[in-house]
Amino acid sequence: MRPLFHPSIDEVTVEAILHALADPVRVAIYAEIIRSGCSRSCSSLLNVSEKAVPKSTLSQHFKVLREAGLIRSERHGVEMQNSSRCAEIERRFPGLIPAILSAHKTQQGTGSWGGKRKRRAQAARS
Amino acid sequence: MRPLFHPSIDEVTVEAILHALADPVRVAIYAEIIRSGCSRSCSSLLNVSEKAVPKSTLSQHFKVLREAGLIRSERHGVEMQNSSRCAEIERRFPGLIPAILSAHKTQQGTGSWGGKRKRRAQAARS
DNA sequence: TCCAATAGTTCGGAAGATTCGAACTATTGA
DNA sequence: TCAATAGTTCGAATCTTCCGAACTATTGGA
Repeated sequence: MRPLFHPSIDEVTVEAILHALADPVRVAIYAEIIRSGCSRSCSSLLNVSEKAVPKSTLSQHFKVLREAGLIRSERHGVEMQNSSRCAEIERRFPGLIPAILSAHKTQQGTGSWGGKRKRRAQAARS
Repeated sequence: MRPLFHPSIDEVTVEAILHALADPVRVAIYAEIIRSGCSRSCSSLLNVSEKAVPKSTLSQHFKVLREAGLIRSERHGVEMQNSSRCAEIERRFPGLIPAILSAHKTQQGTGSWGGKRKRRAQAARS
C-alpha cells in the first residue's frame, strides 16, 4: 500500500477526465462527493448505483477518479476522505466539469439513463 | 453492409459522448469535422494523428462517434460524408460540446498532450 | 457490360482494460 | 494483543480495442 498517487494539476488531461466520467458509477460517485459539500469515505458510497458495487470495484473506481485528477484521497484514521479538486480543474479547464455535471442532471431528468456499456454494443444492430 | 445506425437525439447519452471524446484520435476527427465547416470523408482524415491511423481503425472510430450521436454519416457516391450533429446535441446538452472542445484546445496549447492510454497505466506507479 | 480503382466495412486474433471474489494491509479502540 | 473496520491488491474470467486481411459497394472508363 504505497502512498496514493495524485497528478499535479498540469498533468491532468481532458482524456483522463472524460474517460473517468464516462462511467455511470463513477459520475455518480463524483457527483455525490461534490454534492455533499466535499468529503466522503469510500464505503459510504457502496450504494451509489441501483445494484451495490463490490468494494474492490469501488476501490478501482476511486483510483481512476484520483488518477484523472478529479478527486483527492487522504487517509483519516481508519477511513479515506475523498474530496473533489473542482476548483483546480475549473482553473485549468473552465466550464468543463459544470457542463458535464449539468448534462448528467439533464439526462437523469429525461429518464433515458443508459445502463452501462452493454447498451453501446446493442445499439450497433439494425 | 446494412444501412448505418444513427441514434435519435433523445437516445443520445452523456456516457457515450464522453466515452467517444475520451480518445485523442476521435476528438481530433470530431474537431476537424466541426472546424472544416461540416462534411469530411473518412479517408481525408487518415492523418489526424501524428502516426497514420489504419483505415479499419478509422472506420471503428467513425462508428463510435456515429453511435454516440456526435456525427451523421451519409454515402455520397463512392465516399462517405460525415457531418457533426452539434446543433441537436447543443439543444439537448447545452454547453457540453463547446466546453469539451475548448478544454482540448487549452490542453494542446500547454503541450501536455497525453499519448493514448498507456500513460494512464504508467501514472499508477509512485 | 465488364473491369479496375477507390472508399469503407467486417472478420478474427492478439493485446489491453474491467470486473469482482478472495486474500491481504493498515488503523483504531477495547 | 485482538477483533473490527476500511481499503487495496491479486488473479482469472470477461469485455474492448487495435489492426491486417479479406470483403462489399460505387463509379468511371475500356
